[in-house]
Amino acid sequence: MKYQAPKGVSEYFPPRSRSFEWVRETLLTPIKGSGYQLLELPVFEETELFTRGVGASTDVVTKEMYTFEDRGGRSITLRPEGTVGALRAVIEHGLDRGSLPVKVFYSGAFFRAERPQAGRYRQFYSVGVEAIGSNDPALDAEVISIADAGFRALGLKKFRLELTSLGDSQTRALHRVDLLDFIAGLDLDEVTSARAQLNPLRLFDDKRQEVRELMSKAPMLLDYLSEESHAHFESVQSYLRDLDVEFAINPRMVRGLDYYTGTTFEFVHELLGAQSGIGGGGRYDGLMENIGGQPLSGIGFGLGVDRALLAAEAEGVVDQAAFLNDVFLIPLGTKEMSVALSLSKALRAAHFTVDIAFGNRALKTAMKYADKSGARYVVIIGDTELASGSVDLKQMHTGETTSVTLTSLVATLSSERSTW
RNA sequence: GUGGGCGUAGCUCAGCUGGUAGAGCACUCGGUUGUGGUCCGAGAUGUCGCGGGUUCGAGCCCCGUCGCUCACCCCA
Repeated sequence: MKYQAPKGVSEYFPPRSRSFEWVRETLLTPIKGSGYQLLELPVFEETELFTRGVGASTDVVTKEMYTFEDRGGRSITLRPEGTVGALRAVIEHGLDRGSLPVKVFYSGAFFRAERPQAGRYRQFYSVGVEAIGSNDPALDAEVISIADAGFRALGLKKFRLELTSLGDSQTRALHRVDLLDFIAGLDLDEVTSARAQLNPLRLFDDKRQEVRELMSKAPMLLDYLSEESHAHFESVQSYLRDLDVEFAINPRMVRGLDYYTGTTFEFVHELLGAQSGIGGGGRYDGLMENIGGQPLSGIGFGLGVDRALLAAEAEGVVDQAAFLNDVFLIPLGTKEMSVALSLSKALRAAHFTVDIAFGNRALKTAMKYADKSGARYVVIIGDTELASGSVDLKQMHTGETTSVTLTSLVATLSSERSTW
């Protein structure tokens, strides 16, 4: 084989592409039902937007971006996440000059040059929302509940929602002083302490048991929350209870993007292995201003479509029944094919999913094909039927065959449909 | 980026201590003229990831390379 897909990309092809499509649409449904409107954006932006927005010290920016120079000598980067580009578009087109909050959603491919792994791809798919221009804690709760509703609509059960607050800038500044102080007193290896210098919060996320024990006595950010931040966070939790969204406070949660402030959350699936985060997000207070917009607060999330699919498969909840074909047409000759084609057009106009047996194959083979396509009904069009202006309609699961006139076929199937 | 495992027909894999490839599923055709899901028969399919090396001889050994995979790291 000469050509292969680039390393580490996720590709979806039949039959699994149907499942992928189902996952993406299902995650999108509660979003569309909550007043969010589509943002269809470029997959590349000028590099500086990401280094400023995501944060120059993050792993995403320092070692995971696909950056290249275009023909005009501009530095371009394939989007590694969705929020920054979304905000750029909101600012550029003045969407935040109208009524607030601005509520937008996106769906598409994102790129990170990481070593591939289960659930981690160089090109991956996310759907997400951004709600900009309101710091109402009820909005936090609504955003979180939309993500939760998406996962539940898939039928997922083995996941948990982890929640914390990163507070405001004073909160983090005060905490950082004490945390660095604490870390200075620890006996850490070189790599780890270097990581701590860059972002001391990272150490809370270390998977090694010995580091976890060392960090168990570290000062927690939640204990430093300002009065305002604390009240906001309490309020978010209270609203989540009103919405019946279960959550667990995880004060050690760390996110890899610098812009998060205040409410921060992550959905973690239990069956996924190392890459277990199926979605996450949070508030970003300074981000709009940082990339040249008004000083508006905002909150959003990104949900991993690839990982949600993996999770749905792991839980065995992928909806196969939704993939059935309604009608399969089998013409037994070229004249019959003409009839089949016009019949297919009429049936599709009546919103039936219709497939046709092409290639003039044996009836037996065509029947097998129809069976595998999951067709509910097969319509056999042969010369004997056409002579009488009718076709054979076979209901696959009962095996029952009836003769139906060509003119009444659409009506017959339409009335049958109510019994499906 | 670091480390481990793996790479044989479309898929899942078998190939014993090196002697030039197999199974199941899937696919195609058929089991008397136009009917599926079962059964039976027949058939097609591979530069054994790629490139070097060792050897009389390599799918099996060595090196490199590409890819997959798992973990670290990071995150969707």
